[in-house]
Amino acid sequence: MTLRLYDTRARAIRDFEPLEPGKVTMYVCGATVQSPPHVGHVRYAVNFDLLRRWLVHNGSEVVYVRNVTDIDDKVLAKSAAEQAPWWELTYRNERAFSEAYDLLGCLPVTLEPRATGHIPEILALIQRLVDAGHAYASGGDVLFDVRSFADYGALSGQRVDEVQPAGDTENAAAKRDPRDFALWKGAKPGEPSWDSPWGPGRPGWHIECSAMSTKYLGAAFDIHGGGIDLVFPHHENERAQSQAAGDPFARYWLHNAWVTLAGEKMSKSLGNSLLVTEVVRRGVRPVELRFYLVAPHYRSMIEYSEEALQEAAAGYRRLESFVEHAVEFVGDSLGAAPLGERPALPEAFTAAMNDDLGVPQALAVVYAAVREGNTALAADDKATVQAKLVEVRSMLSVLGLDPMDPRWRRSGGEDDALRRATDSLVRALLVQREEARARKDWAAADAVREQLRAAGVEVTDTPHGARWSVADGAGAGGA
RNA sequence: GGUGGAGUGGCCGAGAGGCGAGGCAACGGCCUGCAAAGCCGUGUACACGGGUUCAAAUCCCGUCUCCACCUCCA
Repeated sequence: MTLRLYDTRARAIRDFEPLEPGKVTMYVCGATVQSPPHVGHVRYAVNFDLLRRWLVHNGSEVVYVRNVTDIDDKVLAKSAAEQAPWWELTYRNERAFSEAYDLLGCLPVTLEPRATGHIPEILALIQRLVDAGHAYASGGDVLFDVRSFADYGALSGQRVDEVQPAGDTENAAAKRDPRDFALWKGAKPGEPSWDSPWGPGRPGWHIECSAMSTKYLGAAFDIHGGGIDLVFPHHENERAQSQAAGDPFARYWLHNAWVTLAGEKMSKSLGNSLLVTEVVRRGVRPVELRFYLVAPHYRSMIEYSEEALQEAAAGYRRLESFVEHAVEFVGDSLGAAPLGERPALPEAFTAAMNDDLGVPQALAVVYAAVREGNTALAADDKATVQAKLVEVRSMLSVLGLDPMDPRWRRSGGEDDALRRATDSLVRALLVQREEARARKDWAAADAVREQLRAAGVEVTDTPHGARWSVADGAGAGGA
């Protein structure tokens, strides 16, 4: 069974066949680093991380390039407002994005090229377009001639005549067609600029992606991704530039839906409450946030709410607690086997994932396995627990959600000495409680439990004796 | 005006002609000293009005509502 993906260009789900079998080249439009990331900003990173993991799981080598747009009008405006150099602003925010990606378990990409590091490539591409008659210099800018490219609008389904005029340059009068857009923007006084055959200036928004994607992935590459909002104009224009210059360009176009807030898109002006760092500070664990963003289908809009986030977190904890209990019972059998060397996944899970990354159905398979595992756990059926544990962890691992991943582990790991000391103290109290229970002195037994609870330690009885854990919430905040 | 979506049980969220995805919450039961967890059970949901069909949440027609994009956007 092969992977099928929804291709925006085709407006249909297509069988995915990379140009070169066993190798997938993927370019995703990353952030314009003008502010730190909010929950909406990171959805695309989580979604494409998922795609990448799935491709790798299926044995492909993945070359994943994600750009950083570090120069544009907004960057310059913010830089002026903050009275900070544009390069300080962009690098600061770039770091914030990187930290957020990492926090949410997005594996490092192959390369993150920056627009300002690729001026020569950009100028070369513009030159090709000018030479080919698809671009013209006018009033300090270089503009793409929309009318010269017959297929313009094919990606987004727009007809040129219906498209509203581009507003990305002040010298509209110099345009052959109001829809022509800037490849190169002539410098205005005080703006950072680079020399070019058409005078000093800076790249237009779209040209960097055309230049950088083909530089690293080749004139033709497999997947081009980004948020749904980028379909028009950004990706339409990228495609026009590259194909007009003679590059076959992207073969599959993938777009993820937005995270909205009360029906409104989460704009950058909404303030700080939904910054990734803020949500985590409020006590949502990063893995729970990842689960929240991964669980709905990537092309479905997520309407953000605290309640929905808490529900998702509760759902994740159910998976996690099975895994923890099972590991206590049968041991950590999966070990640290890398992706790809994991046992075969249940067929229904694979089928769901292959169907345009059907995570919701895939999770239903996970929950079914957890239920069977819990039943086996209650029956002391070691073999079944073992089997289900491996299944569940394998599936969650592909989704980047394995509770035993050191990145996500609730207990153990980070401070073993401290944990051993705590464990020793808690166990001493639990022995007292056991003694009280043995003589049916429930008041004394409950007093011990209450004492531990007051210290943030939750005690639960199991057929194999009491177990303890640090209560949810304790130790999650801070930062 | 153009383009693309959406409306599913208390909530979240899949599905896309027949067989009640799944999760969260709730209620009942089992288990348990109690609690927690777990397991079992309980919901006859598909915006509205027509139509096609043996059969419609799913297809067709109409209506209503909502959202996104149309040069700041992930």
